[in-house]
Amino acid sequence: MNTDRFTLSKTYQFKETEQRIYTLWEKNGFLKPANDPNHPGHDPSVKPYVIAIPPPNVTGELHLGHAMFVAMEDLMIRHQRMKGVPTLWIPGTDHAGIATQLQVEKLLLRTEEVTREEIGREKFLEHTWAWKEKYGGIINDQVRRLGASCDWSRLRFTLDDGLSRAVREAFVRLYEKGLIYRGPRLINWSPGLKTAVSDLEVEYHEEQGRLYYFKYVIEGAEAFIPVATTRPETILGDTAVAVHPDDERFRHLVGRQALVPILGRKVPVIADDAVDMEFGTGALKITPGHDPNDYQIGARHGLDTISMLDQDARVTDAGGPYAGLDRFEARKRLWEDMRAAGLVIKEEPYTHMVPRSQRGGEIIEPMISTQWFVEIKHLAEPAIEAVRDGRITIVPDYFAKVYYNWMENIQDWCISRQLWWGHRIPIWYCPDGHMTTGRTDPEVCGTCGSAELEQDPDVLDTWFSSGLWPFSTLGWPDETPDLKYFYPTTMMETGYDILFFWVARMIMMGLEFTGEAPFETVYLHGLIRDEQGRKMSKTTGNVIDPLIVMDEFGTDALRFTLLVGSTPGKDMNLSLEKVEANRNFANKLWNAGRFILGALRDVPSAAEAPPAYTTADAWIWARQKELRGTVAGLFRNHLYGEAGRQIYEFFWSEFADWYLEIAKLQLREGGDRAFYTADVLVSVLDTSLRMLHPYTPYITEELWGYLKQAASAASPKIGLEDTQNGGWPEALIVAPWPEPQEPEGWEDWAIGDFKNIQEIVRAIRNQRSEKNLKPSARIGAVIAAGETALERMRKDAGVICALAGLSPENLTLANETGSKPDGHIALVAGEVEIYLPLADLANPSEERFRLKKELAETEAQIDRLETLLSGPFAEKAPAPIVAAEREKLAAYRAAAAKLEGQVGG
RNA sequence: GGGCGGGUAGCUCAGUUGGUUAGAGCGCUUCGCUUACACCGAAGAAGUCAAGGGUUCGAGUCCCUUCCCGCCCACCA
Repeated sequence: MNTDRFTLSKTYQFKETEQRIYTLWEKNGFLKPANDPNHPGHDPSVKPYVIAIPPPNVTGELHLGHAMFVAMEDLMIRHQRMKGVPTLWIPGTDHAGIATQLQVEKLLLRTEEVTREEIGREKFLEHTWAWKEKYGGIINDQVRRLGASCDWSRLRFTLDDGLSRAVREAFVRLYEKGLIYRGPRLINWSPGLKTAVSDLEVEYHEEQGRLYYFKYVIEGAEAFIPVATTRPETILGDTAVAVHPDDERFRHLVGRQALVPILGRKVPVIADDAVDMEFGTGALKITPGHDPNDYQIGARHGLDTISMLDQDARVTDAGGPYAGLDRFEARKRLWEDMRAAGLVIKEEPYTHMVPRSQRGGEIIEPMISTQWFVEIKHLAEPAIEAVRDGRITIVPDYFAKVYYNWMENIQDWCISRQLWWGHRIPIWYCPDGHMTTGRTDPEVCGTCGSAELEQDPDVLDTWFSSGLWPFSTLGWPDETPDLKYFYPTTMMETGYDILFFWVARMIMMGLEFTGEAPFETVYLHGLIRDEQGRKMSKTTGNVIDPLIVMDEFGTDALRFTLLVGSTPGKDMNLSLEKVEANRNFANKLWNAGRFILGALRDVPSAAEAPPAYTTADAWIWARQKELRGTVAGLFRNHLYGEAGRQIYEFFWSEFADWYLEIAKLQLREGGDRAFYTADVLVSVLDTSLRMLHPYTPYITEELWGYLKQAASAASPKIGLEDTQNGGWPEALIVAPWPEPQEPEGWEDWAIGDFKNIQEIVRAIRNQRSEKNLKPSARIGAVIAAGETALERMRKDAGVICALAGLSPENLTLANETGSKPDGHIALVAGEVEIYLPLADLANPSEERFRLKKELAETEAQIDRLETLLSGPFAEKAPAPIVAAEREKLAAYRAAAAKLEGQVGG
């Protein structure tokens, strides 16, 4: 766009920049790990930093959750890369069994008007692979657009051959250890999806339902037991009526037979502690085939189990006259019939928790079904231990409690799904029902030798393969160079909403199969909500599309907003106003850079005298050093948001607002002054860009590229740091990170002196504003102070004049304090008195009042500090803290003395 | 029922191991097109840090109680 390396466009053009910059990174191989174990010269002793990406689903929709983890992980990776650590960020996608299959089914129905059953498994899978090719590619491009510096040469997909082999190996090992079993159990059945789902895939929603009260008539007696239920249709599957053993009302009926309404089937009246005498009628109908609680009671009492619903949630033959009816229809009809038969007592509105499928949304039916399970306790115990003993750290730490809480109460994991899209269960059955497994497909039955084998039609839960992700992506079960060098990974960064689904399972499986914790740190970010804190959802219509945000404000603005607006583990409310504010920051960055580049054009190519820095130079340099230390500390504690805020503040309100303004003066002076000013400008901008790069990679890389060109052209000596480090690096993405620097002793006074200047400037500006003086009006001033303060000020008089709008020729520096010239107003800034010729614009009594008020405030501070310092504080608090307070007191006293003089005189 | 998090300026939030006048963005008021930036600059108003108690020389920060809000887990019909 611009051929002149000193001139930039007026605003940052992110659209034009982003793709070009990404290509630059990728083409130059910056995204690949330095110290690759597959390359010659590899040094295995250097510890790498590795993140396995949370693989997005191939369903093809980028959302803010993706933007969040990409931004956060990219920040971590870029930071480490700049620190010189070999980094690997493995990208990939997840086949997402149910979600993808549903999408493809929908597509087929819409485009070809066929169901998957109609075209058959093989054909359906072809369609699904085609879908994956299309949408998996799209999502990867979007991840790129977010700036993700992943190593795309290591792109993985959960259904790849390699990863499928890992899944096979994992299954077989668990099977051989007896940790995987098959059997009929009560599971969560999704009638819409026609598959079993795990406990985690069931969501409970509070919903308005009804509580139905009815009579369980006792056989051969007038008596009945009143029973309440929320699901009357399950009466058809009842095999007992239960009461509490201590319940006087029903004790005499225990052991009798009750008659199932309408069906007339005889079921026993039993006594069980699980019954709550206070709730409902105090009696419970028992349906072991369709209720988890009843299932256990049934098991205790050896009750029959009746399956009264089939896979479509229609009533089975066990339901007699209701057979074939849908579950809700059956409920209605049965209840009507019971009412007609006089068995209904009443019904009332009742709010309860309804289990719904996380995917399909329809009501889940607990059902008896033959499925595959992982015996999870054996895996859970070591996984709990790994967090407890610190092999894995969870950030923020309170999520460790959540983790323990879940892991300690974990139930066996149902891993089979009645789907087609996924890893097929590697079990083969012979006609006699023997099961054979193996790392390769078996030819004959392992038990009877029969060659007539049929593979289990089901596939594994998607999370089974996701659980292997940190090592399956590196080549496991083979001992590949990648696995050896990059495993265990370093950081697992993801949303807290999949702590159980994914993180816990990776820990369990990692420990089980590799003997090592799959990562050192788990960093959990919060969820992104809308500006009012509501969950984003299509039905609410409050979804913010990251692609649109990036189009409007740029990737960097979005990333910075997500990174700086968030605190580990806490949800954040995103609003476009915030993104806009950060777009403005990007523009600030751009324009500061633009100014500095422009300045470099006219700078003499080398200084003649040794460095002589101004107060402002020393100050910004000292602050820059402080910032390095602060940021390092924050990064160590994973407080990336706060670190970003600090850099933002430094850049905008210190470097841009103050130093740049002063630099204009210093540049105007020309000669060595201009050279050293340019040098500071370049160095501080360089440092700032490096520190911002993990947050806003595009604009910083782009600007830094210009800076490098211009600084190199202006003089090889400009840019202090890299003069020492052997010149400018190839690109910002691989430039060394600004590490903390040792203090050299001058920093404190540099910062102190400049604060004084700021104080004086602010005091004058304040009065100018109060008196409605035009900003362009230059006025004179008398500044009076003690000799030492005055000495310092002589150096910086020019700066004060320029920033406070004083005309230098009418500035008087006096060591005679307390004597206000005629026609002037007085103000006090610390130890300094300032007189401005603004009496004409001021009301004398208001002036007096202002000074009196200031004096009163200062005296209040003096009182406060005197009390503090005369109390136990002086002895008990650490010496440096006390000393600091004493200094403050001295300063207040000095100021008060000046003010008294003014008020009196 | 169990567990977890939060309540800080009009709004949205930050506040790192307790250090002594509490910060930002947006919004608001008043000025200003000063040759990097109006996606800007300067000045300003605005908070009893939910309430009460405690520990401490010192608490927004640690402990207890209470009141609100949110989330997670759990088979109360």
